[in-house]
Amino acid sequence: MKLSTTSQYAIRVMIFISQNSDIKIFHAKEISEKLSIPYKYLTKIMSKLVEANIITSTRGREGGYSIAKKSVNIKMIDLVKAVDDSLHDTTCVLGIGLCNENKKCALHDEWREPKESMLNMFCNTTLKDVSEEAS
Amino acid sequence: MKLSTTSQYAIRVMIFISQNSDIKIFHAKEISEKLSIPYKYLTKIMSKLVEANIITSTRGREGGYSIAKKSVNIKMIDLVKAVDDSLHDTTCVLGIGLCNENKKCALHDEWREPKESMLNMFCNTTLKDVSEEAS
DNA sequence: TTTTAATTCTATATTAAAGTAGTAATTAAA
DNA sequence: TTTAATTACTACTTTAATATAGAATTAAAA
Repeated sequence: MKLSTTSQYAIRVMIFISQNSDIKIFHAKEISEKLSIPYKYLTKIMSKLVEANIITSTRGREGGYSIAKKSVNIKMIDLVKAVDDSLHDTTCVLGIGLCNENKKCALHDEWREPKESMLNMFCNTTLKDVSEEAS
Repeated sequence: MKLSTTSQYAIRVMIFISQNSDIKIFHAKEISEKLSIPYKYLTKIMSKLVEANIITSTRGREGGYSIAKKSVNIKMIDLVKAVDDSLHDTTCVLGIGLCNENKKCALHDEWREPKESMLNMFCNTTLKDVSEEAS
């Protein structure tokens, strides 16, 4: 019961970028080393974030990645959706295709609250929220 | 963000058995067909439920599986723990090894409520609860 | 006692996610 | 204009979960 590694990486990368707003451009190598994410795996994820207009990239020498919009306008759910949408199949906890209010799986009612709590968290939490917290 | 297929199967099997209390012994073939779970995969899961004392098995002709205790005494969490404990790594949503109250990951506080809601559901819901519900 | 129907054990195959490798394209500095 | 530093693209490899196969074991019925 966890986010995909890909989603976890995407979130960690964006928090890192957001927390270092003094840096204007980030290189894949740098992010990879700082966050211990395999370089080639990271660049694949970055491309997805670029495609989703969360990150802008500059190619060539002196190029790199930078954040495309204010962190207050980036929700956690956006990050997950951009890379693999691993939250999408949280719909039915028993993985039953046809499970909805009319035709409920056995755990449907019990699962409602945890599911909503989880989805609400991802929908209502912004990158700014989590980047500002102390540790 | 979902339970493993193995856990989903285990839960569905136990609900099926619990909801058909008129049947005293279940055969792998029968369960497999009724729930569309691959036969050989199912028998592996059944063995784990047997090992966890949730199911008792009788070998040989006229053998089969039956429930080992009252459904009110079987919690959802027991089923998941018996087969692969895929709930265990719900601990840190960002998959960071060292994440706890003292050394929090960036999403730690936001994740607390969804996580607890989910764990509470699995810990407080019994097989009886979910087997009695209509659909 | 043999046969049959069941679970159990061990090994193998398939699939999807995670991770790696190499080359192409781009761009600024030298 | 060449070189160096960067991202982008395409293909491959590895790993873990899922799924399958076959033989061994068990025990009741015939």
